[in-house]
Amino acid sequence: MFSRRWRFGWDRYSEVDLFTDRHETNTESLSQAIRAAVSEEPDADGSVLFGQMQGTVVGLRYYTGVVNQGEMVALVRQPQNPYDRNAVMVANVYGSQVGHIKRELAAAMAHVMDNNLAKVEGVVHSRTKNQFTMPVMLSFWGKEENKDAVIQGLARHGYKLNTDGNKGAGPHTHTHTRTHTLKNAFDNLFEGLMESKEGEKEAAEAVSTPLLPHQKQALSWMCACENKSELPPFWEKRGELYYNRLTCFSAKEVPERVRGGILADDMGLGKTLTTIALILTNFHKGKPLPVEKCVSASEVMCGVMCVCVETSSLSAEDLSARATLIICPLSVLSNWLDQFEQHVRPNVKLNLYLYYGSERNRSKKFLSSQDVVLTTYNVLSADFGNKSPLHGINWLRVVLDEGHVVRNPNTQMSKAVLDLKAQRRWILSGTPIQNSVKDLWVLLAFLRLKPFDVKDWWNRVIQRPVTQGDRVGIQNLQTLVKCITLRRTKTSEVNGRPLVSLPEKVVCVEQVKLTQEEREQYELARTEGRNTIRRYMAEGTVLRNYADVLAILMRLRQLCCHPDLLAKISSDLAAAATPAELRERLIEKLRLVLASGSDEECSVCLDSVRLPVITHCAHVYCRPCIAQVISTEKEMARCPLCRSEIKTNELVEFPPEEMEEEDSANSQNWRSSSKVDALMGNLRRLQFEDRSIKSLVVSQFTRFLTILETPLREHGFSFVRLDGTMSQKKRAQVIQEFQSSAPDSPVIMLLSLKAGGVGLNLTAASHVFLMDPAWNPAAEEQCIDRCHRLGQTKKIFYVVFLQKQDLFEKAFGSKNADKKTSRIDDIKALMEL
DNA sequence: ACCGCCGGGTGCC
DNA sequence: ACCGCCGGGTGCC
Repeated sequence: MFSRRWRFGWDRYSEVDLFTDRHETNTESLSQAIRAAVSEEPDADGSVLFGQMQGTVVGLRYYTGVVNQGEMVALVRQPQNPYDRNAVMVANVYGSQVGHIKRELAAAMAHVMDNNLAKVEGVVHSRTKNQFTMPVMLSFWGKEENKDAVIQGLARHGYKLNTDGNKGAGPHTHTHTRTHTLKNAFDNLFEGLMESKEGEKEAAEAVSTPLLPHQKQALSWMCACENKSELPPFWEKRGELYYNRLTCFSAKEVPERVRGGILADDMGLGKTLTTIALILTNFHKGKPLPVEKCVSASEVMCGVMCVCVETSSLSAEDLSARATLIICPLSVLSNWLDQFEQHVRPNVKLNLYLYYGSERNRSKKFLSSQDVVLTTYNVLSADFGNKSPLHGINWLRVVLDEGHVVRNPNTQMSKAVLDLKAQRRWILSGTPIQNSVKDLWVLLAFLRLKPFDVKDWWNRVIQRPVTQGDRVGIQNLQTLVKCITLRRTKTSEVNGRPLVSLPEKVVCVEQVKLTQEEREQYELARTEGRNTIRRYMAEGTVLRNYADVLAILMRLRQLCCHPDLLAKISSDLAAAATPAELRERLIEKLRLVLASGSDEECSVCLDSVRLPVITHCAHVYCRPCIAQVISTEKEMARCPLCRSEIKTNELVEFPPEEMEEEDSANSQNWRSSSKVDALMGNLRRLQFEDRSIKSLVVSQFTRFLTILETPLREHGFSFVRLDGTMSQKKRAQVIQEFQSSAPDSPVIMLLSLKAGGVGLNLTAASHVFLMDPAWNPAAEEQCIDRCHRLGQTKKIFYVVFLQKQDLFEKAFGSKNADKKTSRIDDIKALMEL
């Protein structure tokens, strides 16, 4: 996403980092890339235009739906139609039926549509000449391999597709831009959205922290978004009608305004504070939230008085909603609590309820009477479909914190989020687009940005044009995003002044030299791995053996950290003689992938694997995710990564007793490594300079953190540890300890790279030691940002330990435009094949 | 629908 | 006329 390699001056980034090239292509993981290459989703992006033809819509007089000149229409199969099982219904953008496709043509189209050979889209170009029928331009889109079948299928019914040119494709005649132009436009999608014409707004009295100028701007913008009756993007008034210029749809009623948007400020700019200010400042009719106040302590007894209760004559439905629901990742739950505590005046009685834990109060009456209800995505999706009280409440406002965590529309989490009822909707996210323009859909759907909350319209009007490099499509996307987003970065300037002044950040790459012994061990492992991968290459089975390849590369990375990180080397799956042995090996492999503490990603939900299971083809998924895939695909279920057949009863998980192994890294036969020595050298030097300096020590391998505990203890450092296995309560406790400025407070935090997720506030630290490079540059940035953020007063030192491996440097010298094949090429290059 | 199609009325010019 | 032609009734799927 960012050209951060230049920003940090890391051209010499050279550890055994097969994933380095990700820094060039968005933050995409290897598994995602392979998934994309292996299984094209039946989505808009892979589609090509087969051709177009003129069709007829009949029966207009029976329906109320109207269509304008140039308006897009939806074509919907109606297999249950009592008059014709081939019926194809025609509807306008808002879903009102317009008519039917005439019978003979419907018969031809039904064949194509029912067999999923093509998606058919309609545009009505010429104005209706009569009140009974009208022509419609039909475009057939699908996978290349289905093109002939579609053309022939239509021909059998006497219809001919016009396959030359795109004439008459409507407002989206494709003007292809070069790929890199598209990429730039895409990268800049969220840049330059900081101009705020709204001015500044002071927070309500109940907010105790004075807002910085950019926060007042954000507050002003957010209030305006909630209160204004401005038309949503692409709508204009034409006479008596409201007209959408993208879909050419028009309506008599004012289109529903999106009351909310995306606050996409960089992390550290105070999105949480601004949101708290919004909640307290903008209740109904732009008035502050009517909160009760305690009389200040200096006055008599602490009585409770009611400040302002509105009972005006306004329509009741609008005013009935009171509560704001905030949904966040578990990792930032305590941060929200802290921030409410910190930024709301102590004498203000804000009803905040933490909807979390098994004892949570599920009463709708109780919840809707709160000012704020705070919960996590997991709780929300756990409740969803299970008489969820959260889904039965009409919220005044719903806020999705770190909103980018919902990006795959197929997940329960997304469905749960989209099903919430609210008058106002907000998304907070420092990185709204994680991988591709696809990620935006869930967010727009959540905001109810019509008509794009319907996936087909989104695909048709935005996603496909953008994916295909259509300039108009990109412009439309930019306009769309601009209308609903406010984004400032830490480097943004307003009126020539920086938005916030953060202390300087110094990045330092320390190259660690391996000892002779380490180097030999490394070379051995690499030769071995190379042979294995070479065999897969020769067999053409690299993708099928993906888990193995990943494991090989993982081992190399682990060797650079510490030899004891290596899990036992597993042997060939094919060599397994009995089912029991196969199972044993699969468990071993699963352990290898997960036990290192590195976060493996599930290719179905694109999130960290939860309840991991491994398939017989050795790919790891969340059990619920892969179970869903299998149940959807029935008999035909195939592994999303390699397309091998998979069955529910063949999924292997850790046997229960395995769950808590892991205290093997005991201090009895502890040994050091070059990297450990390098770290300890740094820490001891710091301690000598200034005993109050606090440091974060970050690794993606939790076992490495465990190894590091021994020398830290030996040298008398007081430290805490934060990793993914800890309960929320424990995390909050550890963070509080670390942030404390008490003289005996811990000076070091061992932090697992992904454990904290985002949003952690660790400003007590001024030094960050990254023990191994993250595969995801965003994760690395977040890691620095945990301390380089608002509230940091000290200069930040960021040290990355790398092993010098010249051999591998050249593998990543070239930027490969075609990322799908480049992974394989990279593996090849990496292994010198 | 200022169409097509159906079916009844009708029938040299 | 077992036709053609006329003109009224009618009309999505």
